[in-house]
Amino acid sequence: MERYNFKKVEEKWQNYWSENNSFLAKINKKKKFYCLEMFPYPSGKIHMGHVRNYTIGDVLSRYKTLKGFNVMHPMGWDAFGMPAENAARENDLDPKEWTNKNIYTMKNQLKKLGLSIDWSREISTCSEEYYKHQQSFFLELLEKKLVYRKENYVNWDPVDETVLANEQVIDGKGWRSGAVVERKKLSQWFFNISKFSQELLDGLDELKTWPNKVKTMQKNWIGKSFGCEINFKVEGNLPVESIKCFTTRPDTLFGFSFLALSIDHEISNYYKDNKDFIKFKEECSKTGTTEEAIAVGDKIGFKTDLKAINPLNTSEKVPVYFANFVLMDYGFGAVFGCPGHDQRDFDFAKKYNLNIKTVVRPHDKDENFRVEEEAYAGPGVLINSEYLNGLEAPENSVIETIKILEKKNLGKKQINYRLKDWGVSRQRYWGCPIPIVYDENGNVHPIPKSMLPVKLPENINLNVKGNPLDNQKEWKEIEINGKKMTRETDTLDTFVCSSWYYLRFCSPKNNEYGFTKEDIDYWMPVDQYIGGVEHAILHLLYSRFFMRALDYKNNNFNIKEPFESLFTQGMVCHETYKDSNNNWVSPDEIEKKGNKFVLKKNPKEIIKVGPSESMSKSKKNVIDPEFIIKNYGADAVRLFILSDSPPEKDVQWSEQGMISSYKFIQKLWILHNEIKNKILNDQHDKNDNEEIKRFTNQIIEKITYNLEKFNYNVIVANMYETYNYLINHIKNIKSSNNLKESYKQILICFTPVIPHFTNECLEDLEINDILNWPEFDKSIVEENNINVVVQINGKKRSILNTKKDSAQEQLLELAKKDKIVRKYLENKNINKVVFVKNRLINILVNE
RNA sequence: GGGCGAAUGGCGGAACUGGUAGACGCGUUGGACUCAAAAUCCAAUAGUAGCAAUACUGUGAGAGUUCGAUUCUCUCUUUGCCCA
Repeated sequence: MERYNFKKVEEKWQNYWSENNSFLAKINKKKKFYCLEMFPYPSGKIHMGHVRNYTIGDVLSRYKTLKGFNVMHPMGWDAFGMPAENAARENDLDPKEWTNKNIYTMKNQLKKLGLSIDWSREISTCSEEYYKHQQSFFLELLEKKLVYRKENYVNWDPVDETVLANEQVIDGKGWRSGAVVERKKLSQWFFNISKFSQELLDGLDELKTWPNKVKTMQKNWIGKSFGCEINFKVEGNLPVESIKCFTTRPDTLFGFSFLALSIDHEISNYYKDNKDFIKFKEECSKTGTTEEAIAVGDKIGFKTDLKAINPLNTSEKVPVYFANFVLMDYGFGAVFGCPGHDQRDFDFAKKYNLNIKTVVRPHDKDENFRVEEEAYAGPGVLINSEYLNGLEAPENSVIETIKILEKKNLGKKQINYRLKDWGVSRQRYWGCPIPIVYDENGNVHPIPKSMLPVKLPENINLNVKGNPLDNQKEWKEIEINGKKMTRETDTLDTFVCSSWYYLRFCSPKNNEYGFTKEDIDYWMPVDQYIGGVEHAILHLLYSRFFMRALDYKNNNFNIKEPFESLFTQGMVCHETYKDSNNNWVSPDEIEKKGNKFVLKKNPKEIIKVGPSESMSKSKKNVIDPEFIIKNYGADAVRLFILSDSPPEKDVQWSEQGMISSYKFIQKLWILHNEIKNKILNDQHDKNDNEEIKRFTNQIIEKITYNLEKFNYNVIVANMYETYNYLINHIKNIKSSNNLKESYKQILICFTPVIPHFTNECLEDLEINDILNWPEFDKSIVEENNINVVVQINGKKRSILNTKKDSAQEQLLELAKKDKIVRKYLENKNINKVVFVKNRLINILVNE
């Protein structure tokens, strides 16, 4: 027997699959199964997270194929984005070259994992063939009025003269330049996703097989709130008559003590030359623009000359402030302050010595309850609110107050969503160009569809300040129908690319349009989508929006939701190491000495072991999959990455575990050869071996169940169980038709996880028929003799091995004869017997 | 502050619809093989008591429902994630 040579075997089968187009997906009469994993960003090399993600998807794809489904399992590249631009800038490269080189490398790495991918459908979002359709979608949405232009604030780095993404702003400073980030108004393109707020919310109910966690996150993100729009009359020396507010708590109007405006509210125009206001605005920009920064930071305000009138008590007039905690994009950029029952308002009122009135008392307090140290935001009963007194807050009181306000024409019921329109303009080079031109007067014109794609200019200098495309004079200036035009120089957010790639996989080569109706009708929706939970909100919401937007007004699709089922897998973690200078050290720089880790280069240096964290380059706790595959083989890596934790939870990388997976494959090979010898050389036993058949049926049942439930870690345990059974029984197992058939079924069950190995074994046994997932026979799963538990007063006392389906009386008689049970029954009366067939018998006696 | 989830041996984790808690793997310990080591194989491995049979305790803490609770209900603790 030869030692199992995974290198030879894995290469052989990978070539076989590739040469025979084994995973080519074509429309046919069979039931389809569209398995999709989130496509990778081509950053250079694959990492363990990819290995885990794609192994999970591959197990499912291979299982569904064996189950008889027509499986599509495609792969592509989310190829636009900043890392390419940054890498190109640093090393003076072309982003396209850099990206394509990475794609080439990573594709080869993925192939070495033995994934059942239909590579003929490969797409790359940075290719013209892909983004030209995206540009035509953009124009389509523009026609449908789902795309518009408006001014919006961005994080502006004054040194690099560039717009920064939120994550590039660290402590209010640019990540690269370190300059203090400014707020700058830019004209930008928006997708009208908020138009679909209610639909996107309702659609969540249809997604029965999505994790509830993700649905809740999306629900919170959409943030539907029920409340009231109130028009506050104002007095003062400005030509302003009223200010519109949105509030979810109109019932606390009698606790009104100030009105706060966003610094971007239109009233701020009256103060734009006021030095103090300018100073105040600067002060505000220091707190940062994120909602969290505002919540944590100091609440500051700027008092205007205006007074707002309480609509329910017109004799009450309160000051109007600009305040840093009011955001222009929520409600109308104006909130009414009720310090008694909102902590933010409370902090603000304390700071500016404003009136704090208690209008809600908790149920367990009386009318004399007063808010003192902190605001009371809980439920209760309205007090100090004249005719509103006694209403139950918030449910009843809100509805009743709105009714009153509506009757008096002071406000109206309104539903508000937190979800804001999606800003898609990015001031970057490496993205999809927006197919828009401007005439001399700055009017917007779509590029004629015949002129698509708008290609990115090549070989350009990226080491310039500001948006590189803005510097491309030749590219920027264009003549359309004899008129001089200027191109839009912003590119699209890369989330746009990933919002429809699942559609493109259905028709990857179609030239006229992004997809064909025929392909979509057959393949969509994605039956199983698999990826990281970090995309739970934006990517998934944008994709759900995009399908609706494409469908809007022209009914492209029979379905609304792109992803029928969603599975979010956990991260791959590894211990972290630091040397005596607190520098991160990578796992391959250290070795174990006794129970301590030391530096290989300098064994005197003892390494501090930190907590296990998700693998990241900055913490140097990464393990390179390429190295691991080379050393242990793809099957062993697949086996290990699935074995230690349920796929939805984080998994700890362990060198020991990896080695044991590798050894397991070797042991399986030895077992295979023993079984093969039995099958080929032994005299066949006339009496078929029922025991092996029974065991095989049991394991098929288990593995099938665990595959359906995504318990992939348990499948690995089932595989070990199978091995343990076979290796312990092989000596006693006589060769028979049952042995060969059972072993074949076992190999098929192992195929989703270790496909190279099982294909090799099947070929070795000259089994060449088309493989189907084995059905198990429930009638032979259960053994003839089973264990029944005997309990006395609910406590387990003994186990009886008896015939299946024994009746209660029989069991009771048997139990009474049992040595241990007899002891407990001595001198006791049996009051009651609880009997569960084939499970247990519980005898209740007097204590 | 709000929402959602989690808590089981030394570790990662199993346990169907409420019915034998700890499958499977790692680690550890003992043994075999070897001049020796590695590898491999065999055995043990929740805790306490006991030579053993066995008994008692045990699924974060406390209560409840039940013949019976890791599983269902309530309260609490710790922790993770998301939102603020």
